[in-house]
Amino acid sequence: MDNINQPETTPGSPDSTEQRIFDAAHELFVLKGLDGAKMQEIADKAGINKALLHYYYRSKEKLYEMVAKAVISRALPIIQNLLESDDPLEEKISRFIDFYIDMVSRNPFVPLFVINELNKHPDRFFEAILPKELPRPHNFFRQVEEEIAKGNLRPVKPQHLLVNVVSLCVFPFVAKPMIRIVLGLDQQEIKAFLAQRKEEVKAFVFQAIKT
Amino acid sequence: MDNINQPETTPGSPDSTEQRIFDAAHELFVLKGLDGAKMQEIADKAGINKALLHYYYRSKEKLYEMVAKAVISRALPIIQNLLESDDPLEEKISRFIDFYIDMVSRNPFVPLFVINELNKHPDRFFEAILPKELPRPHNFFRQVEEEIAKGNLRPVKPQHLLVNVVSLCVFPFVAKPMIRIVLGLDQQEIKAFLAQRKEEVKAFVFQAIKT
DNA sequence: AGGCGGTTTAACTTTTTGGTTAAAAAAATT
DNA sequence: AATTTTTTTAACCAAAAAGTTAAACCGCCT
Repeated sequence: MDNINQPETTPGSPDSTEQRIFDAAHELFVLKGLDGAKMQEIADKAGINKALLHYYYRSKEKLYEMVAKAVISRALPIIQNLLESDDPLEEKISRFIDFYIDMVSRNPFVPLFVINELNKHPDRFFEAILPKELPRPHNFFRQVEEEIAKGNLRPVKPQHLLVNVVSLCVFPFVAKPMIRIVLGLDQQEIKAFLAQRKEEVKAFVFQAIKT
Repeated sequence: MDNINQPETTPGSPDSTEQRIFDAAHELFVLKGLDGAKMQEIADKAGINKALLHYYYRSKEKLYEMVAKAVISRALPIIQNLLESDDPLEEKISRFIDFYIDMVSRNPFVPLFVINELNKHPDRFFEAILPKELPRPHNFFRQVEEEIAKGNLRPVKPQHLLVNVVSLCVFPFVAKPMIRIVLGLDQQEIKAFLAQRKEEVKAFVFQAIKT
């Protein structure tokens, strides 16, 4: 095992069995959750025997835990950086929206996974999965308040602004099938619709907060 | 059985065994999903023997299907009414936000249930659960376009406006535990925070769409 | 070549879980 | 009161799923 300079959550060399198992588990757990994904299924997808799962990862729980950790610890630092950079506020919000929508449209099941995990097993989540270092939106909040003081921004509670932006970015991708039904869109149309979200969200947010 | 004037999805008299089973199943399925909820668990919560579940509802699938139908058919007509009423647009949006946030804060797990169901078992959902009549936001869209034509509204795509409003209403409740962590709020504070959402969303949306 | 550690497999065991059955208890009907 | 019907239970069954084991395999070292 030569994973000396890799985080424990991304095990083994790039195409090792260990890694293949992890990737298969990652895909299936994110897609179906802990109960929905079956060990046999994971083994099949990884192209190996079921016993190997237990050889490399002691139990289903353990494997799940590592996957969950990897998912979380991949997303958090980027968010942290975006929020705490020293870019001017408007640019920061714009970048944040771009990044978030890019991420969510590439991995539409990840936010759902995190939300489910957090709602349904909060105990495990806090104890085993969340890292000590959490995004601190402190700098972002300060910036918002400064701009308000300068009169460049309508007085909005910075916490609500952050929640609003994230809501507008994430929810439409999570609720994609529902939107398809209600708006009566086909595969192509919903894709086009979601592709417009970056510009739409930016326009909506900037209009909402400008003085 | 005297459920002559009740929908088939709400069976039996108010405190019958049948109803108690249904209520228990409702709670657990909404909370944990099809795979997560176990028949024994449902029986325990209903205070009866496991065999009774199969006596009243043939199988887990059937029971789940009825619960899902009940959840859906409770919410859809109200949304339909809100969207298609002839209230003036601003009032309609305001009512919509009030209702949606009320509903979601009373049943925070319902939207998550619907979203999961729709993402993970779309086939079953379309065939067995969704009613024929779906909310048609047609009237709402027309109103938006009229107001834009009259110059009362910034030109926004009505579909995006609808999605934005729903996102702002639903997402914060679904993502409540995540918000708690990131904003560092305790039980009381997050409750207060979410209670502000109605006014916050209205202010945000109206500012975003006004000319 | 022969042994050694890590890797992989097939076959097995145990636990969980959905579902069944036959009979007892309770309620309704006569 | 007797009987029929509905409700409820305990015990059981079969399938699925997690987890285990012992033996085979494979690359490497000397």
